Amino acid sequence: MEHGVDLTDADRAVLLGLPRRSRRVAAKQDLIREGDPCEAVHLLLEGLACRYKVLPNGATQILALLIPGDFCHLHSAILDQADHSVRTLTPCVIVELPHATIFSLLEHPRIARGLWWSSLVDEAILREWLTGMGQRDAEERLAHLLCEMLARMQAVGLAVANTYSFPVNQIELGEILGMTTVHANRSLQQLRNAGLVSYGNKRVEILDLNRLQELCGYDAKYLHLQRDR
Amino acid sequence: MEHGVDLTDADRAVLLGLPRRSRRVAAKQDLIREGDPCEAVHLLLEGLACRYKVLPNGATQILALLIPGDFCHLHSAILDQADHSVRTLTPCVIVELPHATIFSLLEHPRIARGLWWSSLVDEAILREWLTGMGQRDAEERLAHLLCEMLARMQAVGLAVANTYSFPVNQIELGEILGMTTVHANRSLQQLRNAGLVSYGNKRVEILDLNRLQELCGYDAKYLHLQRDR
DNA sequence: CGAAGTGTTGAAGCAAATCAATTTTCGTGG
DNA sequence: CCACGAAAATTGATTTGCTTCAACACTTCG
Repeated sequence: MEHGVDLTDADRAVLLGLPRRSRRVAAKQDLIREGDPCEAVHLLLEGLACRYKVLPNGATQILALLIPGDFCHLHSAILDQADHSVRTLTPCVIVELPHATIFSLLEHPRIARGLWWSSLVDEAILREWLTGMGQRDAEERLAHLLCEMLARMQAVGLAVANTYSFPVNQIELGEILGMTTVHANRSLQQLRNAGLVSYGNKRVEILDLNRLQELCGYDAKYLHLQRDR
Repeated sequence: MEHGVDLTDADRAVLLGLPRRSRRVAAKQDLIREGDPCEAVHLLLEGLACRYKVLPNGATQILALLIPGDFCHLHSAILDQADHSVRTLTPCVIVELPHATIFSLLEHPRIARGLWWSSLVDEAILREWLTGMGQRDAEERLAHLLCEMLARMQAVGLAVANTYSFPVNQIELGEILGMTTVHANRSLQQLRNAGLVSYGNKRVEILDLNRLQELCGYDAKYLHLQRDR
């Protein structure tokens, strides 16, 4: 949150003082299912999760990747029912915050601003994904995703030297990128053969960030991680 | 906003009492350009506008259609610079609200909730578009768009008997749906030939809503227009 | 050690892109 | 009111990026 707004020590104290009943969840478990009535807000502390939708024909689209520090379902404070599902991709640790807690946080102007910022950044990422899905080809989309995840992992201190943990199998990779597993595999090989990335053992290493960014026209501004004011 | 939250007469009075300097803007004009520093929030009163991004290679993706009652750039109150552009598709009437006005509205809990609701619905629509772009074919995407616009136009009283104004040319239609103009044209003809829609003179008429919805697996829940609590 | 999940490869088919031409519609001025 | 030019819509022929289907190899783990 501090990437988006300036918090005071008092604000930090409020956040750190929240009652925290953290919970472990196994991999591949739904945290929220589309259509569920909205109950608590979840905050991801450890692990990797995703938002997704399943169409009547069974086709699955992953809509967002959630990394530590992300809210899983801030929407639930306002909307009546979930319009998409959320599931863990790896074992995760999450905190559940009752709606009353969220509304009490809104009393603190800078924290309220931070929550709003977080929701707007989610939206900005969604716009970037939509742009890619409409206008970028398979290789560019994959390259863009790997650049984005590097930036986001760096922002929360989970990337070292252009390397980060990315425990996503190729089925899921296809569901993220809107393509088949087979084609995700082939796109990955293109990037590997070009010497741009190495991806094995659930870890991504970006070997040539400049060329990778150039390949997909990456510009990190949409992540709004620099605070200019 | 009243589709999402219950406002009191006092809330309505606050909103109606805002200083309103409305402004006319011609068609095909940028209201906000990507990279602009964020200044005021715009509210669309009349006409049709869109959010869009342009990639380095010139490819354009339209990210959202804005109809009367929509905010053009609520983000600007929090984010430092615009990560996408907004332009009018037809002549429009807009109101500019200074950030100070927005922040003063946040003092009113139900209005604050309404602004938040509005932003979350934008996000929900974005998720639905992303799902379609990844998983639906051209004909289904077009059908889904026409269903969505019918529901949204009805919600603001701008649709009569399954007919609404939709002054979008086929170049723009392609930019919305992430396909070429030629293919947008052919997809439209499929729907016309199936007797599902009529689309001419900048107006859409849904001839068989049930079959059209069935074709694309449409489910309006994501628009969150029913208030259940 | 075997079974299930995951990753990789090949061949064939198809939806959508591309390229290019033609027709229709529409706004504008004579 | 018609003539004209530009914009928009439509059509056809060809190419291509991605899907589909199927087989096979590798890894992981109970």
